[in-house]
Amino acid sequence: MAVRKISLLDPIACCSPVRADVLDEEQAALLASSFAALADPIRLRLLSFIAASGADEVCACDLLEPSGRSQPTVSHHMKILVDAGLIERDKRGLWVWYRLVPSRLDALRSVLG
Amino acid sequence: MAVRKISLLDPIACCSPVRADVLDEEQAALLASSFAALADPIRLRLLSFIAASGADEVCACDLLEPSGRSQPTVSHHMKILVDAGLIERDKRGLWVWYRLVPSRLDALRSVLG
DNA sequence: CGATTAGATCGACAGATGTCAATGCACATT
DNA sequence: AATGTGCATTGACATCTGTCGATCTAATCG
Repeated sequence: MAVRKISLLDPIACCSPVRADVLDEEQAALLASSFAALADPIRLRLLSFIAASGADEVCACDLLEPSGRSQPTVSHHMKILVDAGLIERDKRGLWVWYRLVPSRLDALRSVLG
Repeated sequence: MAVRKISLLDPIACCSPVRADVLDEEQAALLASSFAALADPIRLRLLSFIAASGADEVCACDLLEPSGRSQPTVSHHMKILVDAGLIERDKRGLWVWYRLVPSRLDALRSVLG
């Protein structure tokens, strides 16, 4: 079994709610990069598309048409979401499957509270 | 009494939770610009500084030193936060006072849920 | 009025970001 | 092995963003 990987961007390991304490520079940088992943309409739509699909996983091939962007562009955005820890990537055969990481959205949400 | 002003950026008038439905392009653009306001470490620190101050309002003059940025830069960031509806601006005499708009943080947070 | 002060705006610049065509790579199928 | 397919990477480009010095504006004070 793989070692649990703690991302540098993990808000769980980062910050108390924004409204409670003054963030230090490191905390602020980590949080800012997380929010930056959400600061693009295409990425928000990709995220919500996966969430609303009903399925646990969504194939990368099914993200092209609804996003209205080229394949390299979608791949680029998905990488940003994966790097932010908001979604997980799983390659099986020729296809790549993505699934949400609900705990990360929860963590970000709690930072806002 | 003033008419209730619905900002174009108001998530309340915008979006159901990201995880529930696929966002249309307009909703995604509005939300993305809101998150973009949070996607900068200086702005997050300014926000949390005001929140953690204990006071209802904070003078702009007190934001310079803790932010470690120049006066034009801080002014620039505060404008972005105000435009995003996260902060309100009130000029009285020579000074400008800022206060949080808690409902906006709540609204953004609910979008993440 | 003139001088002073707090904050906004302007202008310029470097660096980041979104985009796509072209290409590369890993896997599957024949 | 050769071919085909799905996705990532590269390279190039235009645009956006953060930054600060210089300047402008509005309010205050002599």
